[in-house]
Amino acid sequence: MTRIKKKHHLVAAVEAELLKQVRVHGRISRVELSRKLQIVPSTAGIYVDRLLRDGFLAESRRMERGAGRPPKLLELNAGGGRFVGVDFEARNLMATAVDFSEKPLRQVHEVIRAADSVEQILGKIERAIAGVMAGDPRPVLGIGVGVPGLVDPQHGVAVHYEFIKGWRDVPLGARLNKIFHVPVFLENNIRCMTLAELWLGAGRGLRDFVCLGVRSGIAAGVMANGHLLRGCHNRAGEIGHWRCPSPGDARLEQTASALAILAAAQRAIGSGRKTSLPKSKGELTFDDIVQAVQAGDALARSLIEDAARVHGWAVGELVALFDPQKIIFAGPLAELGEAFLAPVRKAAAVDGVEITASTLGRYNGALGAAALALHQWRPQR
Amino acid sequence: MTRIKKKHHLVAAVEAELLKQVRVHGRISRVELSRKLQIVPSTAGIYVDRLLRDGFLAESRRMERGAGRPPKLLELNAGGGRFVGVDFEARNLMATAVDFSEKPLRQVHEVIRAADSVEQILGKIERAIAGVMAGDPRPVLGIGVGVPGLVDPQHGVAVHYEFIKGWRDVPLGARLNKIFHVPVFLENNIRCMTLAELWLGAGRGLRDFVCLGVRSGIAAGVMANGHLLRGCHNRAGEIGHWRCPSPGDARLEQTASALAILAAAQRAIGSGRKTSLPKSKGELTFDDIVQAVQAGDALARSLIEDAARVHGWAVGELVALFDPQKIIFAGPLAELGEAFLAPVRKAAAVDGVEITASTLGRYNGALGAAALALHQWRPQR
DNA sequence: CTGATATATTTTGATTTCAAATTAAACCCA
DNA sequence: TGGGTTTAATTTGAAATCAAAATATATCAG
Repeated sequence: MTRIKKKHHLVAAVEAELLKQVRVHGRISRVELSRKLQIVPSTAGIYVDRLLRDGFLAESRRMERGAGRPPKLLELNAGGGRFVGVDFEARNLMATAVDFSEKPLRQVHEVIRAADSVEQILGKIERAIAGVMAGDPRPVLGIGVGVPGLVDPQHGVAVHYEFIKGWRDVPLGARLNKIFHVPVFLENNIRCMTLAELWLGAGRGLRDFVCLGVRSGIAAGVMANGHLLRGCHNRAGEIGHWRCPSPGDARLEQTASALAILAAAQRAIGSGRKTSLPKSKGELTFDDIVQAVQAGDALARSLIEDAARVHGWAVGELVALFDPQKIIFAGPLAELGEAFLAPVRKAAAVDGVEITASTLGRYNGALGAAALALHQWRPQR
Repeated sequence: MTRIKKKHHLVAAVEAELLKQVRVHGRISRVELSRKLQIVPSTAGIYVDRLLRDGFLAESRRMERGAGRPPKLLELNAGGGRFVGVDFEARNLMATAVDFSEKPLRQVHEVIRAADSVEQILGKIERAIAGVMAGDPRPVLGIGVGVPGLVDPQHGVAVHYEFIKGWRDVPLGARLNKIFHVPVFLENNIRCMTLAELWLGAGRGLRDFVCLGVRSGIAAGVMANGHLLRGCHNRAGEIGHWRCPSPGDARLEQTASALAILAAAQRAIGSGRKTSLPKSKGELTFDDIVQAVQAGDALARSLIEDAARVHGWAVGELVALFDPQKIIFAGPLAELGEAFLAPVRKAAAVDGVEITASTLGRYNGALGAAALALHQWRPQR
């Protein structure tokens, strides 16, 4: 490893933090920045002047109100760079891009089939990134990828994922870097979703919350005291293997994931239960269930309530262990809103904790991955 | 809040960290210290010179080996200060003291009865501290207290504990400070036990481990990425309320705590099962059970194995969630060693995680509390 | 209009920390 | 014995940051 010169390194970190505060707070004065960064105003002034000179910040028109000398407000002038984010799991692949103020720019969706080979999936990743990049002149400064299963972010390797055959030690970081020639950051996808909530979703400003990602599988992303938990092998949050109480001690994932609900729906349809759900076998998607619930279908509602009870149990256990401020559900179940959350709250029976759904939609993970790349970026000169 | 001057504050923090490294590593050179603290050797030299001049460090005789100029090794010369630690819960109160190198100095034990009033318990705490302090001329520089239930370490208040009647908003920190005139630090007792493991027990050098405290209740202390989890209301780790799978969905604490095992033993004795356990009702203690297990008593063994199965389940869930390097059991159950750990390991069915028992004994929590006070201490001048 | 007050920013000099060069104190080997 | 090597510690000058004082630019009260 090359020796990092500490002072330069620290200066770059302070610059990045300063730009982050400008991004989060919009227009902001030097004094306000000095307070946020816990540095003295004169030092903040030195940093701002340098970032101003090098074109990363701009002075906006002053807004005058109240007593005292009006501040010279600062805003981002990041020269139109973009960051691309990808997120995929067993069934779907989503890609998006954000600009320097974390505004989403474009969205691309690809379907992954169970029969796809590793090489085909890599092709879809690359096609999605190219699709997001096309037709926008602003340079791409980084790519973030939310990877399912076990990931090694340090070495940019996707280690293992049980739902894709042959997915083992895929050098995804190196491969994408070779194609697109920008820094590539890998992270487990539930952690990308958690970061999306932290930076632009329901977790903004919170130091303790849990993001429960319910899609093909179930996993938890935990922010504890302002830090994202990874565990000693990057394996933290794998609660899909938790044993549920009561019927048969099944795994949480086998009982209450989107795939499990789909399977239960197909079994119920097969056994002839009355429902508005389409009966053509094998083509049922989770969107059908969402629509049926919203249309008031009794079977769909009862399936969701069964799953919600199980999730309520999991929420209760997580709250007891972490004492978070908030639990945020992400994934297709979250789109059901109160129809899902109300029975979860009832089963969890915890108070002092807000239980909500993500408002970021299905591009949640991709947004988090893009924002991750943005947050890793440092001003270059 | 008084304005803290940042530079002085940082200098004090570096001094404390430097002294900590000397404590952990014994004799150590300036260069080695500069590496551990990630500072440049010249800066380390400045700090060492100041601490040497003010009498907190001393130069030891040089140990010569290998090539190069031999280092001038440094050691602690902390003037014989001591730190007192107390730890109590529903039944027992333990107190101890440590010197600057964290060596335990003396131990005091008091029994708490269910009928004790809050005032009586406070009296026992004060008597235990006085007992530890007596007959040693070295000054006490701080007191740490491991408090059961909900604690507010910031304000030194013991907020609530369900197993002591009337235990609510007890201003323990202020009270002890008034009596003993030294800084007092409060912390939840499972977290004290976890810190004891981190600093002087089975968790030394680890960044991710869980300490499972099984006594009157059950709670988990979690070190994640080198940080101790507290949660947003200091309530993290309360897994005593987790619902166990299988029989009746009982709470973990009601199934597998030391008190629960005692109750189960009494029920079994009452129903006439053959055992070497004493039959006089009400006087059974957990030590009796430990001895019976070691003597090969079948009932005692089966009770422990039942509890171990439940703990194994909890370990499995914790490992899935945190991905730790180690699980450390603390409390009287841990004293059983392999008789307890083997069935736990079998039920947990996890690999890549070490499951061990604390080697610090029953003064674990008191040691952690004392070490906490030591770690909070800063050189005064 | 004028001075008092308030808040933001900049200037000035001291302190801390770094980076790099230098010196110190041992061993090794001819 | 005496230079070469190695590692530790110190010296030196520069960069980063702080603390406090000075300056800038507004509002407000009379």
